[in-house]
Amino acid sequence: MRYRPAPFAEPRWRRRKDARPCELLDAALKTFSDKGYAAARMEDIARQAGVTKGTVYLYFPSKQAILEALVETRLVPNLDRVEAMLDGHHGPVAPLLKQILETVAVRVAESDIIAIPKLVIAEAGNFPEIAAFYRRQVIDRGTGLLARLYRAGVASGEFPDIDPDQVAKLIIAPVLIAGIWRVTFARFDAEAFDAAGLIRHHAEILTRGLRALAADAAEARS
Amino acid sequence: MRYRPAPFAEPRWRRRKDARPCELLDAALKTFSDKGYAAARMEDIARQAGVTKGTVYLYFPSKQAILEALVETRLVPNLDRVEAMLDGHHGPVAPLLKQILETVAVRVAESDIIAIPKLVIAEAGNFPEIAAFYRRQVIDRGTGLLARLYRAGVASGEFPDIDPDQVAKLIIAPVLIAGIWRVTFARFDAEAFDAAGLIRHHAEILTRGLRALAADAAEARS
Amino acid sequence: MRYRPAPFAEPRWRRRKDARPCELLDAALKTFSDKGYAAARMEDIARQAGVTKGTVYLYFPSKQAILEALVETRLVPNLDRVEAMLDGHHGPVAPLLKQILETVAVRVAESDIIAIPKLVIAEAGNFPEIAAFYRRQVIDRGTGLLARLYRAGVASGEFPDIDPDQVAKLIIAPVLIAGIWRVTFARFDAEAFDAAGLIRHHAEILTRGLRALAADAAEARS
Amino acid sequence: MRYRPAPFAEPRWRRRKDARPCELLDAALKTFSDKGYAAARMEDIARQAGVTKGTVYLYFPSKQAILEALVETRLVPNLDRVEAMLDGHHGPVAPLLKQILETVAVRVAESDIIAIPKLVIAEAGNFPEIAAFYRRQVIDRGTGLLARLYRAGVASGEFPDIDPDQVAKLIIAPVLIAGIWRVTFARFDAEAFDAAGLIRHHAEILTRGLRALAADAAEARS
DNA sequence: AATGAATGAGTATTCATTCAT
DNA sequence: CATGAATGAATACTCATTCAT
Repeated sequence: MRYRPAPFAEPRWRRRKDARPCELLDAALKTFSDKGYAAARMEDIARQAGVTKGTVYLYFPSKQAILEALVETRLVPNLDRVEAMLDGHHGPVAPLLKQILETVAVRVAESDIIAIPKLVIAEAGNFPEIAAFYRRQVIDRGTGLLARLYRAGVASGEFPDIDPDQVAKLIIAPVLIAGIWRVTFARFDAEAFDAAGLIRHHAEILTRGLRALAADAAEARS
Repeated sequence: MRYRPAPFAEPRWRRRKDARPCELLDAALKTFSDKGYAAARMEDIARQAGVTKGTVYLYFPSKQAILEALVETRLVPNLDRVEAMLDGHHGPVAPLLKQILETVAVRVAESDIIAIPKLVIAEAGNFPEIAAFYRRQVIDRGTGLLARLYRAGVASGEFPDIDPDQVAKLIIAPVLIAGIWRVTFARFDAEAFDAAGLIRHHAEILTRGLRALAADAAEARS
Repeated sequence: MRYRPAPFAEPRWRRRKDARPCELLDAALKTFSDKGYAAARMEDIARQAGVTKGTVYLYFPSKQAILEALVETRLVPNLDRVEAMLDGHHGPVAPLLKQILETVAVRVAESDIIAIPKLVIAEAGNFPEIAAFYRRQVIDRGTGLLARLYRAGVASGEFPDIDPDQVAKLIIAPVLIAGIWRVTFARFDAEAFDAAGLIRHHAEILTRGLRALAADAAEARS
Repeated sequence: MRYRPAPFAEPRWRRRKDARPCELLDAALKTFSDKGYAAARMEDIARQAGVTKGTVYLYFPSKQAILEALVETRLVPNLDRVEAMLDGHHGPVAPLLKQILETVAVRVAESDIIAIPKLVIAEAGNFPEIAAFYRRQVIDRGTGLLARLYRAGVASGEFPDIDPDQVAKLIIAPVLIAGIWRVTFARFDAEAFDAAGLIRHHAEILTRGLRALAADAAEARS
């Protein structure tokens, strides 16, 4: 006899079965992003999604599963898009590299997905499986794509012959830092943080540096 | 896990016997580094230091105070050193920049201090005061030093005229990523991760790119 | 897990379609028998019956009501049968006692109803009303019947003059233990547990002991 | 700053390290006995012992571990005692059997240990390991001892040749039922329940029955 | 100074029950 | 009738912090 909701005019809930998982993931991303993984209570996530605690468990068996689902549904698709860009490309690769960075910059500057790598990094010690999954599905694949791009540039003489996996990390580092900055420290900034501008400068300096090094090397050989 | 702390009024840690606090901080760094802030139990830290839980509280009033002390004692001195390098420098700045990165690279590759920014980043949402403190004492000061260096390069015509604060972030980004990588994902690497090499490549590409852009600009002006 | 129930005011279950309640009770008995009362989820019961959770509530207002209905529908009828046997009996009572034990033995050895007393015993602390109901409807009535039987034996000189209520408990004890054994520990037995055999031995020893004691007493008196 | 107990005159606690586990087990037995395993909250047990929840976990890692410890510390020693009685015995076994039952009767009538088998029986489905442990350490050993006793009686001609394991169960059944009755249904009794008397009658009828059957068999053979 | 027993607030998870469809 | 999405009370267990010794 403990459930006596006041007689509402509106239904207490509506069937949302199909939309729910996605809404919950949005809510979880927002909550994790605000508080970090450990400090995010399931109830916070639920409230953010406009449901109650129990409902979350109808869709995800555990908190960890939510984080896993976030990685899978929010990051992997972005890599699919980058892969498609690579597949369809011909000609000099530096412009493509800039374009990719530009595209990524927009996401990093505006969406919450940057919170996901931040979470995974922070919790890698506690959830080795998630770290391993992220490493495989996101990092290895992402650096693989960038390395492939870079190799094409080396082959065409645009870029110098540096270990592509290391270059891939150098390509992505400022992107991550920009994103982390935005969600972590930008609140203390006097003026709005320009993530996109930062990444554009990065792309400029990087491609120019690579071209210059390639030219140096060509000259040295001749 | 939400322990809202009193604001920074009292000293962040007490010095009793001289060696103890430092040993405890080493232990804490190791423990935080392994498990993250939230998952590191005071008892873990104590055991790592070879004492019992209660003893930790003789030296630090709270878990948060330990993190604060870590920032103060482990990061700030490094900045002092960089500042000294800057103060004593004359002539072209690119070599100094490389030297600084080289120096930092060694620490990042070998010591555990990289865990500190990682912790601060991860916990910024939960401990705004620590984030603010870190922002002020480490980031602002660090980027300030790098910006000062960069401005010298711009003044001498070595570097192009880009916002020095943004360049400072680009200088440091790969360093952070290298460090984070080492303590987070390197365990999954087939071969040993070469943080120092990565940072050396970074220094190379960055300084070459900056020089080239400066030359481009000079040419455009003429 | 504490659902303090309204007292027995309303009917303990409703009859809609005729077959459903019985199927649900079968399913509930099976589920309670496997997991115990507390650990049996309504969903388990529903699934066992091939319906969904909500359906169970169409027939029974609560989990407790299911247990009550089990007691009423599965145990009480057996007592009706025993009563009928007593009503129709003439002559020496020892054979009737054996026959009753034999009849009961078959049920205990084969059906799941033994789970019901087991449940009631286990949950008596939490559901005093069920315990009281069971006590009244099953135990008092059952021991009453056996005591009546025993008194007839005492009157005819077959049995010694012992408190019939105590003898009733002694008659039934091995039956309960056999049943509990079967559903609780028999799974660990190397060879199949012979509940019927145990009860047959019990009947043998008990009736022989009673007869001998009666003879002893008669001899003492003479 | 969350722990500000009012300045007590008395110490908030006293070191009880050695006594605690035993006190906690007493409290747990009482609590389990009142409410059953599932319904007993750790906090109930703690309060019963005069400590708080957390303290219980200093001594037992889980609720299940408490139940295991109860079996080990409260039942096994009783079996040791019975074994000692057997070891030191010579002559006819029927008196020893009566003596053992008498001894056990006292415990069953007065102590709470009967709650332990009741718990194990109720929770066997949920904690197969505990059931298996109990089966091995208590049941198998207990019936083993009784079977050994019975075999001696068969050898000496006191008892008829019935499967000793079955007889062991028949010996013990009324003891268990008496105990279960006392803690489960006796509260509804009009007059005080006489567990010891019940077991004494049981011993009487049982030994008389066995002797009579042995005599019958001897006669049949001759 | 150091210990470690005790505390108790905090949280993930479960599941009986409700009710819109 | 039947479904199953949603609810929210309840509880085992964790761990930062305190403090008698």
